Amino acid sequence: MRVSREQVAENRRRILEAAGRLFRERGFGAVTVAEVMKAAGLTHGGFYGYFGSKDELIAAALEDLVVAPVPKPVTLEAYADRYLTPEHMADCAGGCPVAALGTDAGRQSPQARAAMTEGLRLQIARLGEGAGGERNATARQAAIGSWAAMVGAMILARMSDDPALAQQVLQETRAFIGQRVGDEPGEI
Amino acid sequence: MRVSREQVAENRRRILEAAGRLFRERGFGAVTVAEVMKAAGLTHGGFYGYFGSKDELIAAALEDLVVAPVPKPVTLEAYADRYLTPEHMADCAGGCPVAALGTDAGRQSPQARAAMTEGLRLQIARLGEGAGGERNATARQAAIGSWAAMVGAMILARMSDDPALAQQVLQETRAFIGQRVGDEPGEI
DNA sequence: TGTGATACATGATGTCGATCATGTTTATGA
DNA sequence: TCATAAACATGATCGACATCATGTATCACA
Repeated sequence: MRVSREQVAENRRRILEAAGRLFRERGFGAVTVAEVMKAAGLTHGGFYGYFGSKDELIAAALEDLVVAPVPKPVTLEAYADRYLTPEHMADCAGGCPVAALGTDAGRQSPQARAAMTEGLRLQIARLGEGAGGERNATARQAAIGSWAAMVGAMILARMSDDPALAQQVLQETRAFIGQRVGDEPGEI
Repeated sequence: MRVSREQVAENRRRILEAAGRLFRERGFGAVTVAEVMKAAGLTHGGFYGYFGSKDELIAAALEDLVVAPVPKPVTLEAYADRYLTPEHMADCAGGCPVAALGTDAGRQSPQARAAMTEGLRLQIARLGEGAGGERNATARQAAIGSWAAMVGAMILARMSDDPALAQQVLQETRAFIGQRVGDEPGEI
């Protein structure tokens, strides 16, 4: 039952996407290789033709998630507006990988950590551009502080079993971020 | 091999403390009941005399961690000074449970989530007092936003495999918070 | 168009870990 | 002091899951 080259490429993509969603939804440990393959439309046995181990899949899925999230440059504020929403909070499987997996990612393989670190660098650079230009140390500080606040707020909100409290965490954090950076649009 | 009442109480405490440390260090899934019991100085079989299941232990350990972290009221800035340190970053097993387990806690039992929610309320109240009094909506916003930023920064820093970047995340987030919280000591 | 290698399905294997069963010791209340 | 039951150790059990082994169909290149 061999399969064409494009099929192979598409299968690999399917596996990575299924893994990315399942990991974000349930965490690395609670997802089995068989589940990922099933979600990708395959059976468990073929898995090791694509990846050497589950750890390798984790690293590849994180790398995949981390490289292409924001297509266009946006201002920090616009980004925060989209990030700190009830929709994003509800869509764990399709949302920010750090907010979904952050505390676990640091305990994974060096390759997985490297992917997350790369993502962090990219994100700081992107948000820094959106916060008032390049050579500005203040822009970098705003990018880092705001990004930390966004990630933390989403994690706290998702942790809460009280929807009103969760909602409040998102809103107040949004306001907190906008408190002093808000004036420079910094459009690129 | 029966044991005195105080011994029983102390054993329960030992189990909870061992669980709290191990969970924070490795995550819920990577810690076995047998490991917890061994760290508490007991064998695995006795576990079910104390807790009905591993899930129950998780909830109890979180509840235990969340209730008594900050003995005295402190200002928001002083709290951030202690929180955003390399020492705290290195001491995952003894540090903030949200920064260690946040993304996983939302996927645990309702009891576990309830414990974390209680902890969040307590923390907002504590930091709100330390940010300029009670009936002040701005204080609450500062507490929530700063807490989100602290948690997020610690998670990002721990995720990073580059110590310099991690250090920078902590420092810039500290400055970011200082910028928005202002100078009011708000001592209680 | 034949033929070999490849991608996959099916079906083990082996380990690990949660939970249970049983026996032994000894604190506790009468 | 004695009887009882609690607290725990030891040793199953049982399922879940990562990983491997094998067979088969078919793409791809000659």
